[in-house]
Amino acid sequence: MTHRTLVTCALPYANGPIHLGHMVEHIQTDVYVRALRSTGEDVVFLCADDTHGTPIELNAQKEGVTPEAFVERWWTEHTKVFSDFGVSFDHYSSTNSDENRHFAELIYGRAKEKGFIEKRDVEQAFDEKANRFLPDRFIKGTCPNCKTPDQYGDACEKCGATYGPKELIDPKSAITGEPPVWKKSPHLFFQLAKQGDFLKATLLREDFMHPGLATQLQQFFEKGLADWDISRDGPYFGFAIPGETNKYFYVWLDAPIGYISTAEQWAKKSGQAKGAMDFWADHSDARIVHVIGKDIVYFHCLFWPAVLKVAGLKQPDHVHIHGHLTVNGEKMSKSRGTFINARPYLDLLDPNYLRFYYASLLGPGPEDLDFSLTEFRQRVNAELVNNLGNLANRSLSLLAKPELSKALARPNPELGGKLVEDALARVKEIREAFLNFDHRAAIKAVLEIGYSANQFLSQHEPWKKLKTDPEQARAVLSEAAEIVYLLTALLDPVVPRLAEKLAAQLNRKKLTFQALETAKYPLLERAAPIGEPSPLINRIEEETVARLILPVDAAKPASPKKAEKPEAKAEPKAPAGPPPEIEYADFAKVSLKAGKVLAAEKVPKADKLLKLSIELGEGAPRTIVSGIAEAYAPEAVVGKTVVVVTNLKPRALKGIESRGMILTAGSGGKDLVLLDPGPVAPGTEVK
RNA sequence: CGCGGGGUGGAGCAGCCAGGUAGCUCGUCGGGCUCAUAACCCGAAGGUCGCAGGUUCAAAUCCUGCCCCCGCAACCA
Repeated sequence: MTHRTLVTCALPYANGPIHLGHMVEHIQTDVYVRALRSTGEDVVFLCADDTHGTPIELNAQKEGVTPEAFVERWWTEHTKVFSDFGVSFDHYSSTNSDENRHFAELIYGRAKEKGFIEKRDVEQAFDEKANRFLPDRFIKGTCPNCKTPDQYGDACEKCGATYGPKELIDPKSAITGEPPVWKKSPHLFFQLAKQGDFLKATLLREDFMHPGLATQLQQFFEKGLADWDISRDGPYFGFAIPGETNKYFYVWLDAPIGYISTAEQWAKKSGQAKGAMDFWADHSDARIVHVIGKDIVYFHCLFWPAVLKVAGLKQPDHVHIHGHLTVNGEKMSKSRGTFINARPYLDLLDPNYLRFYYASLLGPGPEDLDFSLTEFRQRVNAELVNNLGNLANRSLSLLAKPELSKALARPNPELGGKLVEDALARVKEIREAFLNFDHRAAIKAVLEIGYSANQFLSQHEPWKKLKTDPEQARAVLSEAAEIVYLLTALLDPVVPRLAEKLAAQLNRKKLTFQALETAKYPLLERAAPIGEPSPLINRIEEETVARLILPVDAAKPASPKKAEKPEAKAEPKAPAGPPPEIEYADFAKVSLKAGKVLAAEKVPKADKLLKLSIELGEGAPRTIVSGIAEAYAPEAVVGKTVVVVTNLKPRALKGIESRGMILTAGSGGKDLVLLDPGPVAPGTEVK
């Protein structure tokens, strides 16, 4: 029996919508999986929603629903999006399942039995108002090392110092803003360091992961592997830890275990395996492949193998790491309007476009991948629609003319043998490129086959012979149809629905890499007629793509159904839709005045900040720190009259107290202009 | 010296690991064809491969130094 391959994508967090960044991973993995299946491999493709943790618990609470209901709703939306994109999961589960609880407890139990779990007291911040312990990320304060304000409780991101949240100066709860009190609580630690030698060996293992990134992980050994705190105090949405009171497994412990529990569910559902242990048992000969983004390498390449090893389970054979998505060359950003969710994309555009585009860019390494609107449209139109789609259409539609009546000619090796054999010679290279996640190399080779077939048609001009020598025309077109037929296999991993469509137009079954293993000219059995041809896929219109990215201040919502979508994000950041209406009273709360800039200087060690001294007719000028340094030099703003929000709560920026805010127009950074109220006296009210 | 990625014809990228005629898509110009989704085919122009050294018979590719850009992070109330 052939050995099995288990392929997983990272588990999306059930706290928000799927966006085009997620799709980079899920599409490339699907392409890989489909290529693998096409070779005849027995592949099981699994994924699940990651459902636990504090953010989900708090967001559910905010919406007044149970975490279970909250998570369920995202699951429904996530699965629909993936299925609409043609991602061919064999099973898509959730980490909030009985099976996952079972395996989390099992793995924890084994680790404990073997002495890998240590209990020790941790003094932790406790928010008395919210009546809960605060994760490090939910505490903010001033860095004890460099005095930078507003740092998280685990490390200063300015000076790189690491410390405990207790060392923060003037700490505050991010939930209630209250200063936390310090309480001791026993916590459970997984002793990662005990697995140091094993992990070093794992990182060096042939084909385990990208060697460059493995080298980076070695840094952790130099510092010494810290024990890993796997417990959290309640209230927490997750699994209670057996034998403990009010303790829950940390979400990062049970999330990867979701890979195992999903396999278990799949086995039960499909009957094609006895259980998860067909894959995960230590002696299993299944090949396990995880596909992840470069942000979670640490968890998958250190913690996860260590946990599996201790639990006596099989470790992943290969972790494929990919880069992130940028939009028009920059990181996806909500404020720039370039944060594109998957559902709005689907409302506008065919998923095949995105699948093709991603594949045409994806290289084997962890580089980022750019979604440029013009590149996207041009590339898809030129390569998928014009070259390949049009090739199929021009060949088949001529064959379907009355003169030829859809019948194919007998094979004519003299005529088409070279064309087809040359194309077949490249199949292996294409297959291997797909299997190595070098999808762009695969696409490039497929396109070259497309060019050669278009060239072939130009040379033989079958349309000229249609009337004079229909049999010759039929002969030429039948050879071109061979290439179209070949495309049903070569395009299948990337755009399976289009491959299906081509097959139907040919009135044949799709080819597979397995069938092509031994295939020779002619590929196409010539007796049966072809089916009904039609254009494979339409061009992308410029206006349509433009609608993907909305102007930030778009007055009109693009899709009216947006309202029904649950908006739930970890941070209370800018809402995706247009802002809600407000009462005049709300507006009236804002005090706006004209102010004159008396002095300006750059704030040291800050690229964007200017420290301004502004006259507002209040007797003494105010100090206001503003993020305009990229657009204005200090000397350029001195003497200018600007609009100031005067009753904004003072706030420290880079240690300077800023009392107010300057109004600007533009998207920020260099694209930003100061609002000028005109020649009015400082202190003049602006309404 | 924070971490990471990158500088290749007008734009976007491949080639670099395993040195040896600089390749692809878009764009531009000229031609052909008219079956097809204004598509397809042929040809042309356009590059000191960021800069400076070094190794070598030979460097986009290896080594050293420098410059610049982007992302992360941090400030953009």
